[in-house]
Amino acid sequence: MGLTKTDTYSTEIIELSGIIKALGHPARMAIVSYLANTPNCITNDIVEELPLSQATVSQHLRELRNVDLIKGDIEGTSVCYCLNTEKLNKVISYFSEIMKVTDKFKCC
Amino acid sequence: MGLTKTDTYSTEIIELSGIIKALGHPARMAIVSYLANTPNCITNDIVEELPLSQATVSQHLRELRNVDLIKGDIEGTSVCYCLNTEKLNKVISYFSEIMKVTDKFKCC
DNA sequence: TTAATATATTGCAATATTACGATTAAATAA
DNA sequence: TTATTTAATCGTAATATTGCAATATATTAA
Repeated sequence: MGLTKTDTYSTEIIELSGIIKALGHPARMAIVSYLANTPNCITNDIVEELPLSQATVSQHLRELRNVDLIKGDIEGTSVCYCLNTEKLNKVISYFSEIMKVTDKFKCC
Repeated sequence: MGLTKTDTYSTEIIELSGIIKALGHPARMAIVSYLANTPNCITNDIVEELPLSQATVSQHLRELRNVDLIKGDIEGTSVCYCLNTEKLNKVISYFSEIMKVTDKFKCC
């Protein structure tokens, strides 16, 4: 019997890679960092903070929302965004686990 | 004085977003996971492990190499890859720091 | 009501990513 | 030497991402 390729990826990897992909852009990292450091997290503040147009920032916010990394509360005409720390913890846990199982000495 | 947009992103965010972007793909996450769990890390094993062609796996390996997440040692006609745990730790540290500074209660 | 403000969405161009077959290069085996 | 093996690269098609101007939507203010 030949060597077997996996048919697909595990559910865990598919979900996590989506979250990590969303994090892998300077603008979206800046947004996440900003939300972590700023108590009042109004969209317009983020737009002012970033070197991008309002439309582009809104698009990045949507991507972060899509993977549930942030959550937006409508407050009148503004939207207050905040981090979903649970998702961020999932990412940290995944990589911490990898670090834990890595056998640093047997490898090249 | 108006509100000031940042001209660009910090060096730290630019470097880290590159690493995280490289990690944000199921194939590359699978490679990283495989390398962490497998003592002998020959390229061909990774090719067999993944649902992708040799050319595509090689391309993914190059992307991981480009951001210095993995390192390949040529051993005769094979290449033995291993993780650069230092880079992985940088990612963990960055997100851990964000978790640390996040003020969960002041936010929406 | 109309105007102003804050966000989201649409449409679109430029660029990047993903995947693969075919080819190349480099090392070993016959 | 020639064949085989292993991995990287090239060329290319399909798709996705990024960014923005323009527009739409929705809430508050006048």
